[in-house]
Amino acid sequence: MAISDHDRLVRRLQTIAAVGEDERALLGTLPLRERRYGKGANIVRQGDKPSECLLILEGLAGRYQMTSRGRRQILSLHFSGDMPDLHSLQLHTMDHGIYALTRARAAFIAHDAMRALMRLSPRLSDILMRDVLIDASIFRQWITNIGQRTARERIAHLFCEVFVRMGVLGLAEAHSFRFPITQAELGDATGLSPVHVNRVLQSLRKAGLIASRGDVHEITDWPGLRAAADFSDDYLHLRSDHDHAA
Amino acid sequence: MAISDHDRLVRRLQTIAAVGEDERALLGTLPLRERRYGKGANIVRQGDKPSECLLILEGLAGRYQMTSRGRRQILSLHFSGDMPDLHSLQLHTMDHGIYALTRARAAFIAHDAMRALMRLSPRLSDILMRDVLIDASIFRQWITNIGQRTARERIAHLFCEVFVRMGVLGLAEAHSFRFPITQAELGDATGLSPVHVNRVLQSLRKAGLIASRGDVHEITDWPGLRAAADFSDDYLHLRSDHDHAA
DNA sequence: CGTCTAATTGAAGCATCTCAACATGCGTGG
DNA sequence: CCACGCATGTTGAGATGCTTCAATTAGACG
Repeated sequence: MAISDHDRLVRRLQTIAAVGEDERALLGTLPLRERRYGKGANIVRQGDKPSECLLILEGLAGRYQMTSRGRRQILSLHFSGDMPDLHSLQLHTMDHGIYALTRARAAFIAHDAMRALMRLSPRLSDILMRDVLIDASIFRQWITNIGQRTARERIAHLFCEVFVRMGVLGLAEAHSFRFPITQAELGDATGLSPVHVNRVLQSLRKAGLIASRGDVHEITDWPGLRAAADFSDDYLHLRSDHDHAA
Repeated sequence: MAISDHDRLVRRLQTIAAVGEDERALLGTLPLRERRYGKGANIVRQGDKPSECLLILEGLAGRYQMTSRGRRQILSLHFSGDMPDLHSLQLHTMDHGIYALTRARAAFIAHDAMRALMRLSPRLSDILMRDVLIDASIFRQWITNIGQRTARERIAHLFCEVFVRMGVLGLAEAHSFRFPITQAELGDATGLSPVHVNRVLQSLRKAGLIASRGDVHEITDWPGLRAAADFSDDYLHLRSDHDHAA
């Protein structure tokens, strides 16, 4: 039984808060304007003034910023159910772009519809606020990751984050997940050169922490990878019943 | 005529949105529980579960995260009128700490009071939401700063940001500002060693971009500093009438 | 004045980058 | 189905930006 587009959003919000039947029904009424993107395509451009919010349905998307020196920083990664630009509800000009790292399907939701929803349901309003705040928490962790950790720790940390986030969405297996990202993009996300990313990945493989066959990455030693990454999932602020350990 | 504590908050919010008389009056009713902090004191600890929001009244405060390897990353800097943990309204456990970089005065506002305020005034609710989103925008810029820019660019960028943010608050002169931060802290904020910060500052001085007498930093070549930093204030999302250029 | 913190300088080491070549795999068109 | 071409991954070698360690100087404060 295929999951509906609205359910992707509900499933995602369920990972951070309890979504009741009322809210679920309300979310179900949101009008979605669907679009498809090829690998590498821009979904929202830096400088745009969107009048709609974005909902990722399928594929992998990322926020990024370009430096005037032509360097690219990937700011975050987004999966099915993520709404990466609730920002645009209050900030009118995009200070970053959003693009498809893989072929992707996305939906747009008019700002007016979102605002109406939030007026109707203070509870949903809170949940979306919580989502925005968790987003910010992830940014903070990325700052620490890039600012204070070694290349090896950074890459390991990114793998931990993606594994956990995909896991709670049901997009990962017990010990492996499909994560189609190039080494150059890993570099753009961690502030490293692609060459060095390559060497670090080899070192993580040699240490028996991960193993990769194409886009599918197997985590062969989860405690080891967590330790190598200095990873704790606190900053993801998941609902405690998703928090396996706890 | 001294500025009142409530007015500090109003002045701060005025930099990002128009605050009407009604909202101003409402904000004026917020009960503030004042506290003072010595240099280096913790204001909120990582792991805390606050039941109040924080309002910085005087001095310089910073958010930070510690790595298990004992390294510290400063995540953001905060001035008079900033509310650095609106987060705690929705995220119950602090994923980072907040401390006083200088002697500081702060106020606590009960979550209940904040929530009541937001219920009474959707407009204020929006403004606070906007504030949180701008916070996140600044985090994004810091990721790019640390991830993609050279040491020189990073330091210059930080100076530009602080100068502009203090400027719109009326805390800076035309070409200079008081910014009491140690070189070690600049390093923690930019992911650099204190020794290298020192050398970079010297290079910026030698290039005639800045000059420093103690805590007071003079910007001797603003266009030059902006260029050296690859700085644009777009990401601060200031009200356009503060946006001199526009 | 003496003490403590912060700033400065020097020198050596290393993590990571850049450049450049080569290998591999995959999609596409002939 | 093969051959080609392009994107991605891999490897080597040299360069460098930044770190670390250690010592010295300069300021601030009681």
